[in-house]
Amino acid sequence: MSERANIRDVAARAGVAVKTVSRVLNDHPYVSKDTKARVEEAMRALDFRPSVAARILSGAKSNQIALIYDNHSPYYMFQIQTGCWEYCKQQGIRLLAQPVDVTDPRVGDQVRGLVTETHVDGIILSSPVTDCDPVLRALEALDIPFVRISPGTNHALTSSVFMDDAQAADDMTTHLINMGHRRIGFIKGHPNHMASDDRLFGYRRALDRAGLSFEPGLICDGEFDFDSGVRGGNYLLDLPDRPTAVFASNDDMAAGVLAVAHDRGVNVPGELSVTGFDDTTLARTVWPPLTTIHQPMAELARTATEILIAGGDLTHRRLPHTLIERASVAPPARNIA
Amino acid sequence: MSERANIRDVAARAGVAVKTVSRVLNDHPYVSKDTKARVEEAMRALDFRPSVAARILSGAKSNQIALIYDNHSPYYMFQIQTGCWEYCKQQGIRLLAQPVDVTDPRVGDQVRGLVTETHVDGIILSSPVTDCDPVLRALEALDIPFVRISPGTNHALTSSVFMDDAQAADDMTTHLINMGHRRIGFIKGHPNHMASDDRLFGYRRALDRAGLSFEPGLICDGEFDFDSGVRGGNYLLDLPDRPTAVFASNDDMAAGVLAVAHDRGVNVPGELSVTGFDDTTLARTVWPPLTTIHQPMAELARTATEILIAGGDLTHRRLPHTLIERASVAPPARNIA
DNA sequence: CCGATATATGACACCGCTTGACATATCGAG
DNA sequence: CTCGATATGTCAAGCGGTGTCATATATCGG
Repeated sequence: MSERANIRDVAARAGVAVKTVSRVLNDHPYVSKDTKARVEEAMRALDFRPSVAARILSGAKSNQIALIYDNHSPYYMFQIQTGCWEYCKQQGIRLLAQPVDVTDPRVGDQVRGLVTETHVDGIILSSPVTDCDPVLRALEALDIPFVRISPGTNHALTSSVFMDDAQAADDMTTHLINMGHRRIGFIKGHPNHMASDDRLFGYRRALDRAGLSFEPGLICDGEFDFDSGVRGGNYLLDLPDRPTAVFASNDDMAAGVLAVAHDRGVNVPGELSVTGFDDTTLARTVWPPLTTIHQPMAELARTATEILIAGGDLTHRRLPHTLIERASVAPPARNIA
Repeated sequence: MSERANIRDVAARAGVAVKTVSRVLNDHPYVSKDTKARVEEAMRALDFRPSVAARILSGAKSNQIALIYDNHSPYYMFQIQTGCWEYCKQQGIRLLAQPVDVTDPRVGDQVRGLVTETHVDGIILSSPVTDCDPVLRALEALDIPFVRISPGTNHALTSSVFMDDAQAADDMTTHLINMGHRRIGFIKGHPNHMASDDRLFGYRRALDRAGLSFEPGLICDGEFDFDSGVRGGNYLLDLPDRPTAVFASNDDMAAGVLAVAHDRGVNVPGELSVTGFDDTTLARTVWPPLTTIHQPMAELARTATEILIAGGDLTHRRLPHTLIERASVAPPARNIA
């Protein structure tokens, strides 16, 4: 029955010219309320869906944007996708979520391919693609608008939304210090992510301000995943003079530390305080629930989408973080004078 | 400089007809090795990317498929997306991940819109959209091929991939019984998901076979999320004659039970065994790590994609599950004669 | 060596929509 | 009554591919 109706069918049914239907479709001025209504009625009656392909081809906007990511944290990506998604839906824009591999030398090509093949109107970059040079260059060459979520470099060059990772880490460290901790272990994030450095920086700054010396021996590498948390936890708890608190730069790694503590019968927070970062669902799911930094991921994504779709000038928006106190932190057992 | 090259540019550069380039693009027979090489060389030189829009418009396949989902478990969706992704990438197919809301009365329309606008060649449905009537009807009316991942109903009507939820739940229950448990609490899954019923069924079947009576008082409602696990855990641990083991129908809820146990100082697995289902990363992340059923999510997704792209006849594929033993299960403290 | 068949390539219309150049028509303001 | 703003239509071109049909050459059995 219902072969998909095209613009001509609609025009015929509404008794107007094809051009007029096109005008209605594109919100052109100089269309009377009356005809507009008639055309819209016809569209509805025919269940008319303008072919995106045809519109794109004839040079119009595609009403599609892409979210490019390469992040292996399910929680993080879920939040980001959802944030973008909600705003897009509300605006009638289609979202293409595209994973890439930032370590692949051909990423630039892949992105170029994505843009030229699908004709997306704009792009949202999430960390760590935000700082992937080949991608950035490709996008600039293509002259397509894009917004970065939590970029680490060249902050000013393109629109971006972000939170203050350094300040957040500073806040958390200060919180620990205020609780009485003096030896605070720190597990770094994935080296690909610029935020990792910022968090370490915040940790050091808080230490400095409090007059505590920075001990490289209390820092360990991590990759933002559970296993590196386990490694870090083991390393720190094996230390002869072990820390009374561990600040892991994300929740997954904090969970790893928790597992190590449980495994060794080290009570948290009684004998060891543990904190995370991000406030993913994981933070509430583990035991004890994690004191962590709430990173407004969905909000960041939503805001990025808004900026992209608004399409105005260079915009930078910083969203606030929050320190969430839960049960994984307590004053150290015996205060060392 | 580089305005995007089109097929004509390529043709000119290779010294052949446009049609010939098209043939090369689509792997048509009857193109000599020689011309093919020449054309490909030209494409490379010009960095040619065929416009999806144009191909769609001219009636060809779009080389795009959509994954439709409405699942709020980040980990599950991450795995599913990744599974689809990998195969698509390998096949040069673009994947559009599209969330929907199965409770929205207009889902059918949304899906219809998606298909007619993007001209996707096929669709993958993940639970619970697999059993969403409006969507199913819309897809059938559109006469577009689709594959369902873990459908609960009308199994035979469309291609599908799935695991044996009932058997898996049976296995898990039997495992607990073999460990000596006689009173096993069960937390149901989200009522929207057909798998929830299957898992309950498997639990009952194992009980029956072991000659244990089914006690409705040991069953509680759940929604596949942490909070309902907490509710279920509280309910079960408040019981005068409380169970020695709790089988939660997914890992998130099992984590909830664990939290309740920790909170009450109930040792797991010493005083209470807890098991999950799915084997998400969460299962390894909580303490103690969960004994659970490994559901091959990425594999299911990958297989579904394979079937869809192969585009052959009705296919059904069951993938095996595995019972993963970790530390959350032990024999009950004192055996009741 | 011939017509038949397989292989290889080209010409051209067309997919559904937008757009620009014009042509008209109506209408209220000056 | 004329003018500019508003409203609508006609027509042709074009976006970047693909399908159909025609054509040209190579190959092959008899």
